[in-house]
Amino acid sequence: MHRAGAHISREEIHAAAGIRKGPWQAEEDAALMDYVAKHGPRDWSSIRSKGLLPRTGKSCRLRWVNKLKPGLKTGCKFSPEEERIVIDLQEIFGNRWAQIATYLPGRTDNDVKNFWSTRRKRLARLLQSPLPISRRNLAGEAVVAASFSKFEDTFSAALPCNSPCLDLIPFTEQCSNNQCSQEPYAVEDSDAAKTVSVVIEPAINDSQPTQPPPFDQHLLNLPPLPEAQDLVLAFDDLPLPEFIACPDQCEAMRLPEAPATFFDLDVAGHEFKIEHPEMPESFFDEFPSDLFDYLEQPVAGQKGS
DNA sequence: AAAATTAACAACCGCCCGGCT
DNA sequence: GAGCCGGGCGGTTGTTAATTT
Repeated sequence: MHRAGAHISREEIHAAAGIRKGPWQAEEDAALMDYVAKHGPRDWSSIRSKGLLPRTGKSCRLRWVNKLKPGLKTGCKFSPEEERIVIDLQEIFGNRWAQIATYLPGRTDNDVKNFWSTRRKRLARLLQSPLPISRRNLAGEAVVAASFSKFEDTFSAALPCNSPCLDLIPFTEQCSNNQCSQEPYAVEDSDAAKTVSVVIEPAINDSQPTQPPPFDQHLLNLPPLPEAQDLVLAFDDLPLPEFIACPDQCEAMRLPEAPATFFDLDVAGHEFKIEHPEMPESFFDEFPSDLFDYLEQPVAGQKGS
């Protein structure tokens, strides 16, 4: 038994009340369907009080609304059209998922919410990868590489590459030679604009001719896709800041300051206005959905092709 | 083939609102 | 008007399936 004043968890309360939680069984679904057929989708709490199911009214309602209600599109992904609607309406309504769901027959607020959440995570992962977008010339030399990092407060600018092989190092890693007394990846706040430092290292293996990594080849071989291609090409127009050497004479160099305005372009009639520090939200809102597929496209000649 | 990672889905929780007493 | 209760909603977490390494 519980001591006086001891904490009693919700689980214990539910268990004591005989309330079931977790995944629904087929029999429970059947009982719920039977109840709704007889009484309609209302008075959810009476389902338990009448002893029909050991579930809370909330749980019953949620199960009905999200899984059992007729006409739901269960088991099929959002179509491009549905994705577009969600993106457009999210801009209008914000995170009012129930309202957005009313524009999508067969979709619930939970569906929309899950779709948006997954999309956010996916985009965040994409933007945090050290080399989401890079370009090389036909000789395989890196000509422009652009990388977003933790866009909450940082991003890197386009990098002029005068070496056949330059690697961008993720901000989270340490200076590889461990001789740099300063934090080479430090991100500093300033009133005017965020200051971002990027470390560039020479190629690890200078004796070997550098082969373009598969990722770059896949960018070069991409089929026409206006939105994504225009976005990639936009990196060409970025200002290229001066590099400064590490004061500790290590081989790292710094890219001292990022431009205040990163994007301002029109892509296939879709206006991009991505400005730091407002970049995160606007980028999420405007990020073309098909750009995911573009950037994550399987590399030709690799596994599976 | 196994392990790790990611995406998609399901369900719960806390908060809020409106109706009822 | 205050308190209670049911229902709705958004946020979050847990689970499972699919994919990648």
